[in-house]
Amino acid sequence: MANERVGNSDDLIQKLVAKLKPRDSLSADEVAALRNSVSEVRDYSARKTMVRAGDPLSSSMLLVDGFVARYKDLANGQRQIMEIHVPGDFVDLHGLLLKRLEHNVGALTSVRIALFPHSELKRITETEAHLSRMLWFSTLVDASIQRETIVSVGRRDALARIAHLLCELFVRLQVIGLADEDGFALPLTQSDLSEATGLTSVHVNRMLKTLRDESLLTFRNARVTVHDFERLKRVAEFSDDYLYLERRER
Amino acid sequence: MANERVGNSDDLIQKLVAKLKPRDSLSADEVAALRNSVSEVRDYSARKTMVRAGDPLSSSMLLVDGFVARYKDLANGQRQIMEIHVPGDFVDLHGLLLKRLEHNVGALTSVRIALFPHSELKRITETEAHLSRMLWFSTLVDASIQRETIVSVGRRDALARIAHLLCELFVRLQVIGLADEDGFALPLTQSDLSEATGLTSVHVNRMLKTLRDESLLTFRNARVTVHDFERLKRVAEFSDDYLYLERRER
DNA sequence: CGGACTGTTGAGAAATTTCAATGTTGGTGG
DNA sequence: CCACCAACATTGAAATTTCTCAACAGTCCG
Repeated sequence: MANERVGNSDDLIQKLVAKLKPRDSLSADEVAALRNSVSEVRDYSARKTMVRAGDPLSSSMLLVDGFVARYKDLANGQRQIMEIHVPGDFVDLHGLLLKRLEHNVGALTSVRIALFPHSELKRITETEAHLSRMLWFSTLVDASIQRETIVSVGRRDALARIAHLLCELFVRLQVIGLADEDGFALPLTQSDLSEATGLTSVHVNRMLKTLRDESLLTFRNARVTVHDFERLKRVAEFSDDYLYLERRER
Repeated sequence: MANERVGNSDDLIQKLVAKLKPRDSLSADEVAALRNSVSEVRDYSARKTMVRAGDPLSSSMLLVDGFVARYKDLANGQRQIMEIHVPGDFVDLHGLLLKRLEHNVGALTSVRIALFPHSELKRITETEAHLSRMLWFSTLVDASIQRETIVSVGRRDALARIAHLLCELFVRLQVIGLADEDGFALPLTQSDLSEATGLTSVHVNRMLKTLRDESLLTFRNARVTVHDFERLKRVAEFSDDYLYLERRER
């Protein structure tokens, strides 16, 4: 599964288009402009650092397959994951304007990405006002997801925090067709969840047991099975408003 | 101090320009384009809600004077502040593309804002590629600040969280000339700080006492006096990298 | 002067972490 | 195919941090 040529770029941006289309109209030309901007496809193995904080950046990565995290490491060795990315997400589009990132980006699983050179993206910002706004929009949805994480980590108790994160992933994976009725594949460890929720892995383990005992959801064998989504949403105080999934016209 | 005509718009965007100029070149035309986009100046009194979550938005607000918070309220009455804004910040520029916000925006103090109609801003995104990128950039800095808050709230203990928030405000206020050598005016309550740090106001009070006892800083009479910034930064593990203050060329 | 909000302090309760031990699983080399 | 290893998951008990509840002091404003 080595790197391959940019043959079926069609597939590469399919999940991105699946996310953008329902929210705003996207012309065939715009889809083509995106597709033509991919310079390279790259694979990373699980646990690989993809972008290190501070590195100068000259391209941005669209996640095609796998799970990616943005995270920071603290002096005492603790790690905080700020956002978990799913296929169809740009993982470091922020770097287009920031020129560097203040955080790391790492593969949680083995991962495939499509590379968009900043030169191409910059050309889009100069010539394609609408498409450019859609890219901006996608960074704003990231920001919104991150704000919801502040609420979780700041105010929700451990059980609700985990429930909320899994509700969010459920919905985000549904949008790109990677979830089914009753759950989704989630090849992460409990330690990953603890880093995303600001808890210890021991406590995540206990809370997962509670969720199981309460017949809310089961996380086992890299799969989340949701037993009662309505009740789970209530426990998490989850509403998908902050994902901005509804249509907004150009 | 009622609403006034858009006379000296010069002053209105001065803090914004003070923040943008050191980071990227900004032409006189661009400054003028911004200045001419202001449709109205508006004052809010302390504790007023300025934008309610979900409201359709048709303009964005530049904070001219005072402190503003973005926050969400939870079912149990708790509140989480996601970002505290200082003069020169757009407080809801995200709404330009999102069309609504998923959180509330409220005045922490009495506040003056300049209103930018979305029609004007949209014209900028269509005709002024560079200026448009600078607006995008400013939303990305918001996102970066919010990510740092995730780290604080997720991984730092109470003392470091408060220290970090106050370090950040110190630096952000310095940039716009609202801080002096040894501190800055901060007309917020301990309860505001607790809402921004995910703590209770009782615990914030105790931690402020510790910071005082350790000769790190004093927060009294609506003023933060920093006694030992270097040591404070160490306690907070603060680095201003995430504020993207350095120059990045167009 | 009286409220109302804000700040301060103490004591006990609750949530979460830490430390430590043990179980489970999947992959790898012999 | 099996034994073994490393990573991951699970559980208990004690320690720690933070919260809750409650009382009281200070300050500002009308």
